[in-house]
Amino acid sequence: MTQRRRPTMKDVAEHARVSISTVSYVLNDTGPVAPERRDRVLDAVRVLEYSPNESARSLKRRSASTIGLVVPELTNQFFAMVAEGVQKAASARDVLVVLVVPDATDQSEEKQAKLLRSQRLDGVIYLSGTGSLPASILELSRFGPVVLVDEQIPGFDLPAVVCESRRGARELAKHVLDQGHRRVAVIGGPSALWTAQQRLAGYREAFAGAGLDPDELPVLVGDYRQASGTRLAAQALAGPAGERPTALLCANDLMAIGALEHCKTVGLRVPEDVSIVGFDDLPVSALLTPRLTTVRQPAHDMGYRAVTALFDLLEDAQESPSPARLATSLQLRDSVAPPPPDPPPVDAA
Amino acid sequence: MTQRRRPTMKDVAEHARVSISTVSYVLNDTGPVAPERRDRVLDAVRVLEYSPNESARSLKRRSASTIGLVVPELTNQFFAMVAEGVQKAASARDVLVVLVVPDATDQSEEKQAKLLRSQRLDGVIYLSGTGSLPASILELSRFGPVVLVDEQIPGFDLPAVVCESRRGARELAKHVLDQGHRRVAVIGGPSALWTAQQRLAGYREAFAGAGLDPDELPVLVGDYRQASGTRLAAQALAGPAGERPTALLCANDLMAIGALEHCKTVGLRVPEDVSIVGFDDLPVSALLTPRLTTVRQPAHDMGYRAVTALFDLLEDAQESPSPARLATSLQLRDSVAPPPPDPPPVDAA
DNA sequence: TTGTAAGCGTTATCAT
DNA sequence: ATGATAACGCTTACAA
Repeated sequence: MTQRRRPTMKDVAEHARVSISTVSYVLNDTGPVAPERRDRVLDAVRVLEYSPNESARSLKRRSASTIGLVVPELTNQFFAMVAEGVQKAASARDVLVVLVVPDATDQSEEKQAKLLRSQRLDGVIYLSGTGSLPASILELSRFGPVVLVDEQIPGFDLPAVVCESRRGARELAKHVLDQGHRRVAVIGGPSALWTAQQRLAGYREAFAGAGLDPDELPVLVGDYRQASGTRLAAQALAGPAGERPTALLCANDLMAIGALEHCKTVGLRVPEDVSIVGFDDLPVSALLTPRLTTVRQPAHDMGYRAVTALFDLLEDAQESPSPARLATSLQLRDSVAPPPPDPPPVDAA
Repeated sequence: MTQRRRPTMKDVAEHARVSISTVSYVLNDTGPVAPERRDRVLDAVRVLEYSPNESARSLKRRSASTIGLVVPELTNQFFAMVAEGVQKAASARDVLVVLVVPDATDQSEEKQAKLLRSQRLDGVIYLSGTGSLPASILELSRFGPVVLVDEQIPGFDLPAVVCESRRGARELAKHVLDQGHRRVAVIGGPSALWTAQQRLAGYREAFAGAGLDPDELPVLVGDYRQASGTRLAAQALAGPAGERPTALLCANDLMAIGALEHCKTVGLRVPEDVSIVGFDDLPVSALLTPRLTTVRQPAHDMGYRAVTALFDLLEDAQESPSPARLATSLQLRDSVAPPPPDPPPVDAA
C-alpha cells in the first residue's frame, strides 16, 4: 500500500535517453523510430511501470474512450444481461463503460445531467424504463450519439436496437389460442412504453389471425413489476370458473411471476386451471414451478449491438446505424395447457 | 443530432467579460468574486450551456472522480445488488463508476490491467469470484485503494467489507439440526473462497454445538453454480431412504436451486423427503417452490459501505477503514421440515 | 529519424 | 477583488 508517484512520459523519455515525442511515437505507433531506440523506450516503460495518463490523452484527443450506460435497475435480470453485453462490446474496443442507475429519490436527474454533459462520455446507451427521455439525455444527444435499447421514444428519432417484440408476442398468443383458449386476458405493461405497445399489438394480431375480435381482448394495465402482476391477476381471475379467463398473457416475466404467485395463494393450479405466459425469458423463469412459457429476447446481443451502432455513429457521423432488429424466440414450457372444460352451469333456482 | 462544439471556460469568460480565472473562481466557489460579476458568469454558463471538461479537470487535479467496479458477472443477482449499492454510494459523492466484467475468453486480463492502470480510476471495488487476486489488481493496489466485498484474500491484507457469513451459516445449520435432522450433507463452495470457508466453518460450529462431531459432516465441493448443485445433490442423495441425508446445506442459493432441480427430476419431495437450505437470499429464492430457506446477505449495503471505505482510504491515507462487518439474517421458509422417519429396515434375507 | 514546442481546458499561484 | 500565467501529461505539426 505504499503510494508511489506515477511516472510520466517525461520520466520514460529520460530513462530511455530519447525525447518525449519519441516515446509518444513508440507508444502510439505513429511516426518512425529506430528499432534500437524503440527497444530502449519499451524497456523504460517496463522498468518504470509506466502507463499513460488517460486524462491527458482524452484532453488532447477530445474523446474519452468511454461510453455511458444508463439502466433503470440492475437487479432486473433483463437489464443486467443488456449491461453485460454492453460491457463486453465496449471492452472489445478498449472503451470504458460508466454505469449510471438513476435514482428517483435523490436529485439524481440533475446529477446525471451534469455527469453526462461533462464530455467524459463519447456516447450513451440509454434504457429508460419509463418510455420518456429526460432533458439531460436529450441535451446530450446534441453533442454525441445516444442509442436506445429495446425501446423507441415517440417524437424523437433516436437510433435504437430493438427486437421483434411484436412478432414474438403474436407467436406466443397464437400458441395459447392454438391450445384452445378463448377466454384470454392481457396483463399489459405501461401504455407509454414501446415494448408494451408492441406486445399488445402482437397479441391482438394473433387474435385477429384466429378470427377473433381483438377489441374483445380485455387488457389490464400493469407497470412491469411483480406486484402489479399479482394484483391484476387477482382482478382478472376474480370471476367463477366458467367465466374467468383460462389464460393470462403477461407482458413481461416479472408480472407473470406475480400472477403465478397469486394463483398459488388462492389455490388455482397452473396450467390446469389457468395458463400463464410471460415475456423476456429471464433466467429465473425456467426455475419456477411450473416453468414459465415465454419469449426470449436477445438481451445480451442487444446490448452488444447497441455499442456497435454507437461506434458506427461515432466513426462516420453520416453513415446510418447498423441493422438493429434482432430475433426473438418462443420458449415453450409447462405453464401452458389446454383450457379446462367449463363446469356445468349451476342453476341458482 | 447537429453536432456542436462545446464551449470552454474561455468562451464563458469572454461572454461574461471577465477573466478565465474569475470563471473558475465562480464555478468552484474558490476565491472571492463581486456578486454582480458572479451573476454575469452564471448567466454566460446558462446561455452557452457550458459544462466543464472533466478530462482537463482530472488532469489538473490528479484525480478522476471515478472508481472502478470489478464483478465476475452481473446476471448473478448477488453481484447486481452489490453493484447497485456501489453505484448509489458513488453517485451520492458525485463519483463515476466504471464497470468491469472480466471475461475469461478474451485477453481481458491484459486489457483490464491496462485499464485499471491508466489512472482514470481513483480506486477500485473488487469482487473476484475466484478468491484470487490478479496481478493487475495487485499492482493497482500500490497506487490506489482496492476494497474487497464479501471476501478476503489470504496473503493480502486488503480492506474488505464482509458480512457475518459464519454466524449466518451457523444459525442456519442450527435451525436444521433443531428440526431433528442428523444425517446432513454439505454442498460447499470452492474451497479457495473465503465465503465458502466461513460458511463451512459455521455449519461445523452448529454441529459441534449440537454435540455432534463436525468431522462426520460430509462435504461435497461445488463451484457455486447451479449445475454443480444439481450434480452434487444427485451424488449426495444417491443412497436409499434410510441412509441418505435428510437435509442438504448448500453454500449458496444457486447450488440450492440446482439441488432443488435434481430433487424435482428424481421425484424427491422437498421438504418432506429432504430439506434444502441455501445462502444469499437471492430475490428468486422466495419465488421457488418450495420457497428456499436461506440467509440474507446485505448485498446492497456491502456495496455501499465498500465505497464509503474506499473514500475513507482516499481522504486520509493513514486512517483505518470504516467498520466493515455487516449483519446477516436468517430467512426461514418452507424448504425445511423435520426429517422423515426412517423406513423400517428391509431384510435382504 | 529525432527533437522542439504549441496547444488541449482546467486550476491555482502570484502579482496587481 | 481580479487577471496573467505557469503548470497538469499528452499529441502532433514543424523544424532540424
